[in-house]
Amino acid sequence: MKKLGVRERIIETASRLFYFNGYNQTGINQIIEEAGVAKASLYQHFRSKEDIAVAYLTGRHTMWMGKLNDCISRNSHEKGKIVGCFDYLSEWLKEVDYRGCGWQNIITDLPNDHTKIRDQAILHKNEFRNWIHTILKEEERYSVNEAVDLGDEILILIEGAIILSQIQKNEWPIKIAKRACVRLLN
Amino acid sequence: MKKLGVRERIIETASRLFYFNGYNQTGINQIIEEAGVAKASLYQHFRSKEDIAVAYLTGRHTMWMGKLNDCISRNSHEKGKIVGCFDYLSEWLKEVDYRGCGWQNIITDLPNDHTKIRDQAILHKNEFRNWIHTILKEEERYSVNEAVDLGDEILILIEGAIILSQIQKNEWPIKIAKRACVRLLN
Amino acid sequence: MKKLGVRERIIETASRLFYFNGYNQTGINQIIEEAGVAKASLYQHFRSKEDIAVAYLTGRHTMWMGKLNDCISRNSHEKGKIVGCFDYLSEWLKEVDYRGCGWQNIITDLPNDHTKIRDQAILHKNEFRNWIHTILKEEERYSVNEAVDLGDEILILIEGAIILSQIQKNEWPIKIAKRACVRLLN
Amino acid sequence: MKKLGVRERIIETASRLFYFNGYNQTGINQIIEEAGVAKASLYQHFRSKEDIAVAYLTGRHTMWMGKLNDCISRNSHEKGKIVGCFDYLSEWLKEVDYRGCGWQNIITDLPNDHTKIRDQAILHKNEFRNWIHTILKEEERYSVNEAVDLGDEILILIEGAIILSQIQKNEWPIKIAKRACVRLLN
DNA sequence: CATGAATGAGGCTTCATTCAT
DNA sequence: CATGAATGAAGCCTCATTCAT
Repeated sequence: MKKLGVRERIIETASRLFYFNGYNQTGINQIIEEAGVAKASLYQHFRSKEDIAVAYLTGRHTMWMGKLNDCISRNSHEKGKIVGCFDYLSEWLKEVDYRGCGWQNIITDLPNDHTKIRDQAILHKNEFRNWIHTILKEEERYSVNEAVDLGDEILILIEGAIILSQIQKNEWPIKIAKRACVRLLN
Repeated sequence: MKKLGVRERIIETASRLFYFNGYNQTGINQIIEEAGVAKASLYQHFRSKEDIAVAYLTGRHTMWMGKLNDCISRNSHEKGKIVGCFDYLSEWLKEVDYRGCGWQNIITDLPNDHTKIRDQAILHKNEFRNWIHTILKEEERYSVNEAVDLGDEILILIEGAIILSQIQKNEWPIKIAKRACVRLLN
Repeated sequence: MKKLGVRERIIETASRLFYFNGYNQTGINQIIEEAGVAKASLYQHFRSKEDIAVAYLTGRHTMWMGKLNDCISRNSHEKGKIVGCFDYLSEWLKEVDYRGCGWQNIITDLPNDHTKIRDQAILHKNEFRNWIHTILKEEERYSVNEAVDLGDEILILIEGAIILSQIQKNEWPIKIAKRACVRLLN
Repeated sequence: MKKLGVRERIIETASRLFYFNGYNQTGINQIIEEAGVAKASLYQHFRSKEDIAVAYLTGRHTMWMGKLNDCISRNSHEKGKIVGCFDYLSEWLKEVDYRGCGWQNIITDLPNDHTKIRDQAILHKNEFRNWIHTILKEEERYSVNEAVDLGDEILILIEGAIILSQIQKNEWPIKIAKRACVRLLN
């Protein structure tokens, strides 16, 4: 029951290394060694390193959105559930070795031809954006247009809080962003 | 008139390549070839690739802050000069091949031991933050505390607008951030 | 029949170059070129240049001790078989381009962190020392203590004869050492 | 009174580095940095790195022979002054970071065309050999022929003791060589 | 489905030396 | 007599990928 399949072990290992050590900092050899698979087995399952990154990012999307949903369900705020996003960021930051947003990190220093990864980042951000819009639309107090406008502003606050807390290695940008969010929701 | 020194050619070439192609994507060989210098000449002036990046980032800091100052001097806004930051981002984005924030890009996928580069990123963001605070303090309408609080919120909007417009390859996050900024300034 | 494996070709080539040209004088590029293998193939089989040297030294140990045993089996001397060691040195010296003791040569100008090579040299000398002791113990005329005492003295004569004949490029130190050995055996 | 000339600083620094770190392990840049001289100044005084090594070896010869003479003057032994050589080796070994014989060390891993250094090693060993012969000839108990024969045997014991104590990082080979020497002197 | 050997291209860095000032 | 910039060659090592088995 314990033994994962080859593909799963590769994705799990690569995901950990890509996120915590960086995409360029992680070599194929390290992945196969830590995953305990043969090199050609890896290329049996994935055409290239980029394809592994795509699997990493799609898995991370599911995980990240799930945890986010969990978190905003647990927390409530008079200005609306969306404010809970920032509580999630704070929780996440307290994880050992916070390294910011996996999508931001991977696209900022990438070979030009790695278009699949770029597409994944755009996709993730679009889905996250839509998710925010949906949360706000569910609130009774906003019209559809207001939900979109507010949501986009909040998205930017979240992105900025993530990257800045990563650089500064400090929670303050998240707290500030939460405060700004609350003010914008007035 | 034309011939720059070796050091200048190295920095100029490396800066272009680091920003537009990425730090990890740029090799020493490419730098020396495009700069037209010998490999050992490069290492006469710089101890390591990381040191070249530090020179790139300090130069970029001066350039970026200078352009930003220019821009907010030219633009005026009823809510205060600081709003002009977003006009600068828009101008900047229209440059050929906009690649976002040089400091965000370089630290998100970096070997762990490149601490000098990390320090440069932190330094830049701190100086930029202080610059924002100073601009706001110069306005008569805000107390010192208000200037700091507002400034931090605006900083986060700027960071978020930069990374998101880079990912989406679109100006909309900048426009949204500007609107949010104006609302926060009320 | 002819085609050796990559690993064998590397060891064979490196052994020749390390012994006849020197460890520091032999580059990885020269090894791969003369062995006809790709650079990455070399590093598939050996983690580092030092590891190649370890393979060279262990192979040389087997070869050297084997030839030595052969030689003392063929030669006899009234003072004991051990005297044949010096006949072996003389034979060896007449080989084209005698370069002395591979272990002496490699450890005398070595980066400080190449501890594996140092260990190989110590190991070889200890095994050679024990071999000498054993030869002497097999003679009926010496007690165990006498065998050890005599053996250590002979070991020093051998080491001195090797290094001095290498420097002087002349056989005389070997002949002198043989004479001294015979006198000590009285 | 304190400030040495450039040439002296270079020789002093290079001698320390060549002996304790090794010839191949010591770069020109390290020498000029630790000696505090400009690179072109070094090449003003020495045509090449090899020439610096020649100066190192000639200086070391004077120093080494001087210390040896001192030592055997202080020590006396019933079998003759020459036995004091081994006491000198023991003293020398107890110096911090004993690294064996400078001439042995430098010739064992040297580019083939460094003939000047090779010549220095041969010269040193010949002068040392003659010195030993002279010491023995001064004793009344040996004929000239006996002095040469004995001296050559002792030379070999000394060389062997030096290299073996260096490899083993232990004094025992010196003590054994001394004992063998005494026995040969009977 | 799994394996590990083999690879070409390129990674960053250092070498001893010469040159113009 | 001193300086530091400049250099071509070479140093050791790692990359993502493919191949034959």
